Amino acid sequence: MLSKTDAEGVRAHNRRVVLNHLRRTGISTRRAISEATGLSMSSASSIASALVRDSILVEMQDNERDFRRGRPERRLVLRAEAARVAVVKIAVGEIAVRLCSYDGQTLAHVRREMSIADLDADRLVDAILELLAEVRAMTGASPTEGGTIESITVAVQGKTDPGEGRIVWSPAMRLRDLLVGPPLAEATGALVAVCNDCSLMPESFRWRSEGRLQNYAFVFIGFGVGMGLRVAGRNFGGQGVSTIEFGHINHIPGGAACRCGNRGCVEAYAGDYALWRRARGLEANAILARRISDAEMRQLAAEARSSEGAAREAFEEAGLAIGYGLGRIFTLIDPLPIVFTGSGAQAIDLLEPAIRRGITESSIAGQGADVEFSIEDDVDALVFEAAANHALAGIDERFATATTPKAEAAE
Amino acid sequence: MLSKTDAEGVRAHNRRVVLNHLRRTGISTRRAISEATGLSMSSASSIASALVRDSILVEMQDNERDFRRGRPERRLVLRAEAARVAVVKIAVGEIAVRLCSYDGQTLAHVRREMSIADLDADRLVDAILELLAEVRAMTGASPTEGGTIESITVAVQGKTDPGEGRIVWSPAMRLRDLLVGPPLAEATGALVAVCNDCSLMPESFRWRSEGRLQNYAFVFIGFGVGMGLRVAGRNFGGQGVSTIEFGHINHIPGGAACRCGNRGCVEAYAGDYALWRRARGLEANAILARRISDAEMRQLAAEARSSEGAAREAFEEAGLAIGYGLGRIFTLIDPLPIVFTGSGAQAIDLLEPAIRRGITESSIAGQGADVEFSIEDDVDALVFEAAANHALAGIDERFATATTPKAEAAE
DNA sequence: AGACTTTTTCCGAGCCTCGTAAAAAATGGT
DNA sequence: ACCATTTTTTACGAGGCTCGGAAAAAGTCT
Repeated sequence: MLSKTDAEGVRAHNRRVVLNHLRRTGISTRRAISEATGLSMSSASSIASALVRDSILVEMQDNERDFRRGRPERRLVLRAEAARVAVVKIAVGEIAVRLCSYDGQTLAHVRREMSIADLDADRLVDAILELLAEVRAMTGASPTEGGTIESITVAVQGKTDPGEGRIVWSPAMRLRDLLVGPPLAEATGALVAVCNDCSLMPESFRWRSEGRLQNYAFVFIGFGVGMGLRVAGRNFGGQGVSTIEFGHINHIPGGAACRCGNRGCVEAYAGDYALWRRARGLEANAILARRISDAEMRQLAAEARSSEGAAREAFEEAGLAIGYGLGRIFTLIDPLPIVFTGSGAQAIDLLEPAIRRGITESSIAGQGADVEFSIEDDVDALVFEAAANHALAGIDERFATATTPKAEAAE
Repeated sequence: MLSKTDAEGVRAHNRRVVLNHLRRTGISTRRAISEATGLSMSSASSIASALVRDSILVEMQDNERDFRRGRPERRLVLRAEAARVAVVKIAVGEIAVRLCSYDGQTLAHVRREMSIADLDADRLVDAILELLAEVRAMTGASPTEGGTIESITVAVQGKTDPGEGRIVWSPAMRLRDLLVGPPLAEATGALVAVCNDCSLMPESFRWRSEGRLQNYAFVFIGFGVGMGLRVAGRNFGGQGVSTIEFGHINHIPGGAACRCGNRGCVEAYAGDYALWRRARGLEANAILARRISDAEMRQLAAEARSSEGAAREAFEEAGLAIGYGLGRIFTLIDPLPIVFTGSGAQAIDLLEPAIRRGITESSIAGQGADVEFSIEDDVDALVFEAAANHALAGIDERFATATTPKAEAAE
């Protein structure tokens, strides 16, 4: 059911537009805002000034400006101190926390290797709170006051329920259905989102692309196989749709055993443990308990590159599984460019031919077999940036809608 | 990139909201509009009166009203004559056209069996124009003037490009890439949409559900296997994403031959020709040229119900293919209730156990195996209603945005 | 016929955007 | 030093939209 709007809604929307523009450009001026957004000079100026008055933007003290003729422009930027957001990244055997200012700068970062496998929801929340306190202290804020965090995005391996703020299942924890969102929100007063790490990835491009790249997918190949999808300019998954589990799309009915308990998932061919299993001649229904190290994976790739044999076949089967998975998706959604990341992306040279062959064999008329592939090396950086963007977008939305009434503004 | 809005945008949006409400309720009043939309009495009344003035709504002459106390309400309805929309349905060996009034009533309907397999784009457009003229004549409009059609939605079996107005591929036509949208738009002056029939199906619920059913899927089982998906209250496919081809999602790599040229598609197990092929013991890579009649399918189902054997196995394999297809989708999108339609839906009793088993085996933790199934018997009625709703929504949008400036309205 | 009830219209206030005019703040030239 | 020029920003009035409350309209009930 559609709902009505009014003048207040117009203001809120146009504030959103202005904030969005500033996220993209970093530094702007009232005139530039007007030109970029299509708002009239008066409106752009009025909104910008209101945002400055609300301490969301600041006018830079221009020490170094270009000495052009005419009244110099007042350059505007997002005010770093306007809000603080945090990213919490939960993976097997570690929790990492990053604190960012409103303008997106990293203020502090802590990574702690710890055994979190047996934690229940309360303990996990306690551990996160401890790291949050630590990271806050690093910025000089006293433990009790100053520098409150207004938005937290938790990026976690595994399946989450973003609506409820719940970790449904994660390889990092033994227990299931851990409700972490609400308690975290209560303890900190922040608005909290609990998301799968891979499905966040497209957020890393949120303000980067110039609107060109409306559709693209991230594919993570590593311990598991994950995906983040952006279709028609909006993230696929989040509210309404929970995590997309690319790694657990069935590839071959009754096929190789997967960690998830099913048989024949993409991950059961393309996950690092699956590659190892296949290359070392282990049984296809053996589940490896231990993690394969990056060094071991590099070793495997080297073997496959140097000579024919099980290792090379393993990469070929993995590529085929990924290709079929992509082909199946391209049959639902139009083909889109793909960014590969994770340890498996280092072996893209071994995978690519099979991936493209898989797409050819599984999509109508082989369309999508020629989509653009690219590589993002640093998964961690990607997830942190993506999650930070997500958290910042939440604050932007709050700032856009919280319009200061004129009466109060007058004083 | 977000774009600005202004007062005009507010008006347009609120007109949209009012029209949407009238679509849902059929008959309403100014007061009821205010209550349902949240608009103030003044605004609701102002918008309603403007819509009446613009000849989009009419006040009913109340011959039979309930004799309550107080000033009687003026009941408002969509004005049937405000616009006319047409639906063109293209299937193997036939074209059907339906003309509807702005309030959604069917004015005329023509179905013509004809050999369209060898038509090129121009001939196809000519054939459509002829039928449109015929259907218009049936309503008493002269061939040249009166009763112009303002929106046409073409529902076609096969793959379309809704953005370009192109039929990419259809089982009804031998040629590919038929550009029909633009020439049809030029000849009629209408806004034209070219859509896959199955992907339109969710539009049939557009104004029906009370917002409850945000997510659901239609699965068509017949000559081919198709799907229409509604996720988070919006149709999946349309702009940005073209047709979703559920029938051609790969089920088994290297499996049975499909009409599309690939191997192992869902349709190659669940399409009527595939069922026939399997039940009659034909080779799995044989492609049947002829169509299987509904009577033959009923016969096949009867065989499967009465005794074990190839027919029963065929339905079981078909169900499994559909179930795996659904399970694969449920791994991307949360499980959602499913409406089955098409001749295959008549045999849902034979398919259902295998479908649910397929979902169990292919989705994580078997989730979605318990989604609600329902049946829609009359596929044709479904597609016509859906396409008409689609066309009407286009008119609504035009009426919402084409605000009459106050100055002109004054006269 | 007058009281009562319910729906609809009318009118002024408050926002918001827009276009234009005025103000502000610099540089350049004489 | 001073004034013209240039460019950015603010100020102001007009117009559109929604809102709330008052007034009008159009019936029924007694």
